[in-house]
Amino acid sequence: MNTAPDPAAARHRWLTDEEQRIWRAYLHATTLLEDHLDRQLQRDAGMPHIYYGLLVGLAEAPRRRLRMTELAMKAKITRSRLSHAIARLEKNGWVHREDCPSDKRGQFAVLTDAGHEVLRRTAPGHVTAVRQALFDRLSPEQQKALGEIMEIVAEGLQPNEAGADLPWLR
Amino acid sequence: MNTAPDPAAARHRWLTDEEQRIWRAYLHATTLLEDHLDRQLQRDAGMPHIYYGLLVGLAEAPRRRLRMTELAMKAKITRSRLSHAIARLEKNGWVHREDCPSDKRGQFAVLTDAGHEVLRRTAPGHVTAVRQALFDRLSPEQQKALGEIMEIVAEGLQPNEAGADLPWLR
DNA sequence: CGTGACTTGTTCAAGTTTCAAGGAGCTGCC
DNA sequence: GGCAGCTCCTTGAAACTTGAACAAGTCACG
Repeated sequence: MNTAPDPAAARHRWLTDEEQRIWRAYLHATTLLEDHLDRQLQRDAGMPHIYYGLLVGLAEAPRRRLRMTELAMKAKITRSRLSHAIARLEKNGWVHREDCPSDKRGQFAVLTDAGHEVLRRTAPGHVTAVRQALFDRLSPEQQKALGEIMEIVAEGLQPNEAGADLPWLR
Repeated sequence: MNTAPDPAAARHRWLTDEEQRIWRAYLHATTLLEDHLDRQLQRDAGMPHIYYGLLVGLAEAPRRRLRMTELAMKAKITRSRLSHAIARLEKNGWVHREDCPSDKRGQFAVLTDAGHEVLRRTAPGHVTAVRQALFDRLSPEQQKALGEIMEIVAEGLQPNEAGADLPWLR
């Protein structure tokens, strides 16, 4: 179950007003930004943000291909979700699957030329959107701080961390 | 393949390596955190994070009720999405709808006692999860910086901002 | 009053994500 | 070899989200 009787920690310490303010700002900003980028990419590239990220992941990989599990890990999504997503991208002609010769269970997702072309065409607009929403509004110090903070948070939730769950292994 | 001070590409300035690192850390951390909290609440409270946020929104409102549009704005979601969500929460018995006497088009979403009870029971665990994932890992300075950064970003995407889109008015 | 523009909330259909289950291949061990 | 236990990926159904379209109510203004 959940938080079993654990005498050690101050289990039920509430958030202070200040913490609450920060937490709400976080939720507020992240949902707005995600919505914003999702809409931007849906409009300009015909796919949600996460799908775009998959194409980027493939574009960066050697020979523009990655095993399904690797891509899932890179994108931090479950393999199930990836399976559906690649099916859709395949239908769009932006990705195709290829059998792995060395492991017959394995599949490669491979970025097609059409997929690469979509990226080439839409990446500038996307970068601009990110820049306008985020980097253009923050001082260099704030950018640096943001990077550090996010690295800490990510590290703490890293799946190989003790007690963390393993979304893509389920 | 990114930081080319290419005059032709100057129109859409690429992200520098450092910016890219920050941006990836951001994406990485926010998706992990969202997944983590979604899973925590699904497990302990039987609903996704956003639905939980709706109950919290109602609990904070006078008389534990809010007009649909107000609640949608508060939660930063479309009215359509809210309509579905409230239908589900109503099925759970945690919310019920009430007609607005002064505007016959209007509906109030009202938190029921059962809904309040769910919050009472699950809030501590949720707060703990947020604390462990976020606040416990950041220095006071980092917390402060995070709050400021997120406020700036949110403000920039605020729907009443010029040129921004209005998700909940669509 | 009455008419047109707008608001409120819902609904429908299409798309996406999750969860549980399962087929198939790999691996180690007897 | 044979078999248990694992990994890789997919599937199908249910839950959730989206965007467009809609009925009903309100409002401003002639």
